[in-house]
Amino acid sequence: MSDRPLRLRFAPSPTGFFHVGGARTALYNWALALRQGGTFVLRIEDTDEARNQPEWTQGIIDALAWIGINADDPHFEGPYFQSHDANAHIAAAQRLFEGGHAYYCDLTPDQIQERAKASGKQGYDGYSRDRGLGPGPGRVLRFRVPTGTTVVHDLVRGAVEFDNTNIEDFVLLRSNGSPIFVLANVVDDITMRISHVVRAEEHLPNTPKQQMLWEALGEVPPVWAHVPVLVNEARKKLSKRRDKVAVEQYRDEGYLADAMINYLMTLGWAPSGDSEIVPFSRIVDEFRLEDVKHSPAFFDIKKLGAFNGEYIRALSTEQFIELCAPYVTSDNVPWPREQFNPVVFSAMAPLVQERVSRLDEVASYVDFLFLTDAPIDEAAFTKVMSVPTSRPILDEVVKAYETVEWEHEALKETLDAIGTGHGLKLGKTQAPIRIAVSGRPVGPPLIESLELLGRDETLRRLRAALERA
RNA sequence: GCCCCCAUCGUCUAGUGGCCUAGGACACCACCCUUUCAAGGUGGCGGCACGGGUUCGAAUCCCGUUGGGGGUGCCA
Repeated sequence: MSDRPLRLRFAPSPTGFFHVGGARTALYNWALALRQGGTFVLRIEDTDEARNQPEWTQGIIDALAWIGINADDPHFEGPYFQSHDANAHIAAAQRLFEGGHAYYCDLTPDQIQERAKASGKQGYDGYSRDRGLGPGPGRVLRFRVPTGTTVVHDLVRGAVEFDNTNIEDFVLLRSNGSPIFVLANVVDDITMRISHVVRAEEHLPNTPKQQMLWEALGEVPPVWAHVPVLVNEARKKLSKRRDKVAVEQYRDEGYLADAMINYLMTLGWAPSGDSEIVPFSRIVDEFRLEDVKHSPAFFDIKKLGAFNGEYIRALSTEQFIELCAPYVTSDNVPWPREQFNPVVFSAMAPLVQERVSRLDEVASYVDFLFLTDAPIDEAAFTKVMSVPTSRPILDEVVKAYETVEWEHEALKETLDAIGTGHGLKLGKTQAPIRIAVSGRPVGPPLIESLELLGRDETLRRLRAALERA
């Protein structure tokens, strides 16, 4: 095993968004680098598509920064890109050929398939192993897989043994001379003196190939760690098509980075003690790859939401208000921008804070305060108004609120007294008022809302409801 | 087809041969609190896939079965 200084490489491929599974793997790497004083090396895979869309790469960097992995941290190195200039990769292939670890083959894919069909065995059969071919047009360079077994020592799974007879002589250089990904990857890892490769479980079957390449190149392979994948409710690997997997989307919906980080870390691993909600510093202290579970974990958005709600409630009111800014002052907010009143919002904020589990829910709790004609939930309105006491209560409240002192206790007592007159508790009495004023059957506490709305506006809405009913 | 990995409440997990009558968290249910909804409090429901071993003793070790997942390109 490797005794190099700790250098963990993280190599996502840019696909236009940053996958939550990748985020968790990055966090694993990051926690280790932080505790052991190592380096997190970000090396982004370089594909044609990504090359034409530099914003994809930037998206990865931004998403990493959001979950606390900042490019200017001393433990961070990169971003690098898989060397574009393939010279080093080709040179390594050349060495492999000269050392007898690789050979050229002139079979076309069709010919290979025919031979496979004839023999009944899948894949390439090593036809050109001993034909002594040199490089030439139409020829690929293949790795000469040695006989025996390859044992991958995996920090998560222990020793995994592969019988080399099941690994075909794979291609290193295409017939056009360009290097294949595995080769490029290994050469880059060697060049960067990578000590640990922590990645998703799906890469485990390809690991023996990489390990053989390291060894054939005269190098000591890195420490491997294959962590379980994240799955959806159907127990399938999270995919962009079916599942909500973009870290960016969670960020935009108002999940807090700390909540996301914490939740992600509980997938496949758990901090000590009875609470799963722990600061990242604790995670850094406790996280070990050896403790990571072996089986896939379901990414449960409901549980993420519960974590997020806890993190939101743990915020100070000031922090909460600040974090809400993008959700109450942006262009796609449901009220006219000029009608937003930061003072009113601040007053309501603590009440909203303990009710939401995502920041993007905030607007729906306060919109009626900034909307002149708040939309009314028809079904709820009809239902509430069908209660015989609703109309009389509305009538009496309008009358009483015309003159009452506009202050919390007075508003509450007045309302309560009217309700009592109808044999109702405050909880029932407030229903018609609430729907009249906010358009909804549920929402933030009513009296507080009325205070903020003011006498004129409250009365106006109450009268409008009376007319409507 | 071949290869590899995996298997504790619905879900995420604790558990590394006796501390397990299997612990916690999310979800769910009930009750309490209550100005709706939340939040908070209390309690409840619910699990070691199956079959063989090994052992005085197995969720924990071994074998098998079943079930799931992943990998298998001149893709990255």
